[in-house]
Amino acid sequence: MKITTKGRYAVAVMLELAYNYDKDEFLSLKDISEKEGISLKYIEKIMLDLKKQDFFITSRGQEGGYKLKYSPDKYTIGSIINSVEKELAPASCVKEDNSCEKQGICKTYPVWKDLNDEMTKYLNSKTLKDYIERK
Amino acid sequence: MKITTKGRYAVAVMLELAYNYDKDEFLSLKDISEKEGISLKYIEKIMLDLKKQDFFITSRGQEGGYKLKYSPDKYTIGSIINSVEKELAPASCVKEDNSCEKQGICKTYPVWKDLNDEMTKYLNSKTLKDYIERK
DNA sequence: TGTATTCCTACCAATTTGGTAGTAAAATAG
DNA sequence: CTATTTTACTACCAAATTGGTAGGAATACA
Repeated sequence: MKITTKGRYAVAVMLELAYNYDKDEFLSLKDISEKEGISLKYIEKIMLDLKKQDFFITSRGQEGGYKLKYSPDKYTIGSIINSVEKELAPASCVKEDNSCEKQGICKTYPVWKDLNDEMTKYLNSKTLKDYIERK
Repeated sequence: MKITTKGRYAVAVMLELAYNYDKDEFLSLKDISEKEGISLKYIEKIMLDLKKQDFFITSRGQEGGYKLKYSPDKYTIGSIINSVEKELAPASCVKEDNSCEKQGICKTYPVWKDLNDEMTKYLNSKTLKDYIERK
């Protein structure tokens, strides 16, 4: 029940990009890597997951890098963690139908359902904007 | 960010014991194993973790088994999951001091701190009683 | 005294995590 | 137009965690 380093790094990277949002320039992964002390190669891999979402504008080559496509308040913490981490749901039965043959009779289902609802609600209520302003 | 089967089984077992609380008998792991469709050996292992807490009264031999030591409202879902699963905290920096050299300057800290507070509050507010009554 | 049950230790395969390495493609500065 | 910088992509790998199984000792009771 831990956020893995992948999820943590993903949020860190997104925060860096959020800080840079109003500037008219790309931020390279190399810069982020140095600022955050995360290996460039690992960040690249994380971006691979994040890019599956409609999150960025990118440019290659010199002066290239990443930029947020939308303003920071459009990115929830939940959407970021969800992109790189397996499942937010504490148990698969909460999200997928028929993933468990004891559906309907399972006594623990309400426990996970409640927890999932609570966390989803919370994580989708917080955006990058909340955390760059608090700085 | 998933509850593992260990955590899920732990709650399932605790719920079975909670249902049995008012009866004046022990519930054997074999019975729980059959009811829940979990291997006996794996339940034994889970009980090893749970027993580190002051949760049960046990008896060996025939008619032996487990009984809750306290009434179901005394067991929070959080305390159960915490017993068998690594950490509830989404990042170690939230719980341990000095686990990260960027303490104080880390921009993502508030994200994990908030999330941890929220989940802890929630999971400690729910007890076994809440889920046996809802049945 | 036999049987049912907890208690305990050791082992193991599959999966996930947390990376690294190498290279191709594109964009731009000069 | 060329060298350099940067993203994009694929493949690989070691360590840790997960999700168990196996075997037996201790104990309590019918």
